[in-house]
Amino acid sequence: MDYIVFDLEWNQCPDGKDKEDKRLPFEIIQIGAVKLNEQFEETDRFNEYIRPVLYKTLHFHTREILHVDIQSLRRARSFPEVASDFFSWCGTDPVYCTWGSSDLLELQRNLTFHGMESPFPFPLFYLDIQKNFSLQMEDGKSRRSLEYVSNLLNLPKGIPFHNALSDSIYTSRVMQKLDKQALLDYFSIDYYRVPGSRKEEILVQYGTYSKFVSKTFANKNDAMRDRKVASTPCYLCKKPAKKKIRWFTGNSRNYYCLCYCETHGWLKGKIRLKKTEEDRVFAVKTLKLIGTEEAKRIVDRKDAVRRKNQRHRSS
DNA sequence: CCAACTAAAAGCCGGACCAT
DNA sequence: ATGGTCCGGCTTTTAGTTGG
Repeated sequence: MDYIVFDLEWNQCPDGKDKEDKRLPFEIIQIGAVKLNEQFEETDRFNEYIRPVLYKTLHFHTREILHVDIQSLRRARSFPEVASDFFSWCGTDPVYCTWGSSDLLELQRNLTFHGMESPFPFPLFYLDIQKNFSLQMEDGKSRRSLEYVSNLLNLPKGIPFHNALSDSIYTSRVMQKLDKQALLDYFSIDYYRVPGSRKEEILVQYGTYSKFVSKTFANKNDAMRDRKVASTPCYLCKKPAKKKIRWFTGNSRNYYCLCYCETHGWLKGKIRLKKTEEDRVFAVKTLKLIGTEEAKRIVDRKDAVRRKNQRHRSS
C-alpha cells in the first residue's frame, strides 16, 4: 500500500462564465504526484500535462498564477490517457493525500465529463494534509496556503509553487512533519459520491467522536425528519441517548442537539446538511461525548439563539 | 476571474399567542 | 375577526479564506 500525494492544475473558461461549458467549469491541465511508502518515504514521482479540449487558452487570472505554456499543452496527451496512466501508477490500494478538499472533487468531475468509470472505492477515504496541519499545529479550523506552511516549517524551497508536481512535493514534505498516527486517525471522507441507499450509508468511529453520512433526500425537511438522521445512539454502547435539547440551528448550516447517555454521560450532536451535484440533500452527523461544562455551553448557545432572535424582532 | 467553505447578519414567512 | 409581537425555520447576502 502506497500513499499518493497528488495535486492538480486546472484552467477555466477564458471568456467568462457565460461562455463556459456547464458540465465542466474547471478543466484539468496537469497531474502531479509523489508516491510514499508506509514510512512516508518518497519512492516515485508522476508528472504529466494534459491537452485541453474545452478551454484552449488560459484564463487571464490563471495565467498569472500558473507557470504553464499553453503551446506545450497542445502537444500533451488527452485527459483519458493521462488519467488512466496515473491510476495505474497509483497501484491497487492507494491512500490519496491532497492539500485541501478540492482536488478529488475536480478530478472526479473531469472523469465524469470524459465518461470514464470511477477508479475509486466507495466510500472514498483520503488524507487532507491542509486540514491535518491545522489540527496539529493550529486551531483545527484555519486553512493555510501551502506556501505559508512551507515557509513556517522551513521546508527546502527552490521549486515554484502552483505547479502540480512541486506542490505535491511540498505537500508530502508537510506530511512528513506531521504526527503520523494522528494524521492517519483523522482521515477525510470524499462527498462527490454519496450514499444512494440505506445500505451505502457510512458510519465511522474516530478517536473521540463518530461520524454518520446518510443517504440522500429530496430536501432539508425530509432529511431532518428521518429517524435515523435524527437519532443519537451513544457510539460506545450503541444505546439511544436521551435528548435534553432537541435539534436546533443557530446559523442555518449546522444543527445541534444535546443528549444524555445513562452510562457514558453527555453527548453532543451536530448535523451538517450538504447538497449533492444533483441538488439532493444528505446529512453528515457527528456525535461526541463531552463534559458538563461543554454541555452547559450548548444550553447557553440555544439561549443565545433565542435572545438574538428576540433582539432582531424588536428592532 | 470562478468555485467551495465558513461565519455572521439580514430578510422572509407562517404559526402561536395575546389584546383589542 | 383583527392586528401586533414573538418565535423558529429557512434563505439570501456579505465578507474573507482557500483552491486553480
